[in-house]
Amino acid sequence: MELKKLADALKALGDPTRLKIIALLNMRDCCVCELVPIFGISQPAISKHLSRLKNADLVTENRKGQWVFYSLNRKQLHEIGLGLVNLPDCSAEFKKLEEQGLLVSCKED
Amino acid sequence: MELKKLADALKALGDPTRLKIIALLNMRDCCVCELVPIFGISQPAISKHLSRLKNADLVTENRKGQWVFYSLNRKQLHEIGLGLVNLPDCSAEFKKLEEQGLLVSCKED
DNA sequence: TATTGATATAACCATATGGTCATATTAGTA
DNA sequence: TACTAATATGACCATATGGTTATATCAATA
Repeated sequence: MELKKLADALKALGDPTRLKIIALLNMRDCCVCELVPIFGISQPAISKHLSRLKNADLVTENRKGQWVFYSLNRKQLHEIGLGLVNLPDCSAEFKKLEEQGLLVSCKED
Repeated sequence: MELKKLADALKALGDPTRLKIIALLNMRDCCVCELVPIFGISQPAISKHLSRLKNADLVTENRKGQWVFYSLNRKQLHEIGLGLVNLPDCSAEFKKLEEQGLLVSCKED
């Protein structure tokens, strides 16, 4: 990958919120309304972070009805040469979401 | 590594100038006056980029007389989980420096 | 000691970033 | 069709970023 594009991707990853989004997506696909309660920031803020990650080809989006699900673009992460082993475990966040009934996968059933 | 620190390191890498500095240091240690002519920017600008990389533990400095040589902190890069295979080859830059007699290693001899 | 070369720091400036709130858009549903 | 939920976009703001020039610091040397 060319240097400028590689730098852009790394800069997109170089924010605690976006990096945690990557860590979350590393466990399972998420939609915006699942991510919002995890972070203490507004829905538009999350939306813009996702947009930034999408522009850097780090995630892809997939609309399912009302919801837009985001997935990791593992191919791109591999091309950047970034391993995901170092990312923190996010089981606790998903557990909390489930307890609060905020997992969209529950609503879908 | 904790998320905030990992994000800081990635942000430090997320700039074309700093990333190229990393690529150059991946080939050999460099001092500031060698890096300046490679980039089209001022000496203080280079100095600040190096300071930024040092703060992120990505490089170490080592004074040798007048010169301060910077080296990659490969341990830190490994902890971040970033491979260096993707970085561009910089032989041309060093060759040009040598032709112009700007390599400090020449002056030292 | 005075001078020169290499590097770092300070003050400054234009632009980018990451958040806010308000609003537009899109899909499902009464 | 009207309403609601989910998402995206626009306008705005405070701070960070990446550059500049001028100057300070530090080491080598005449």
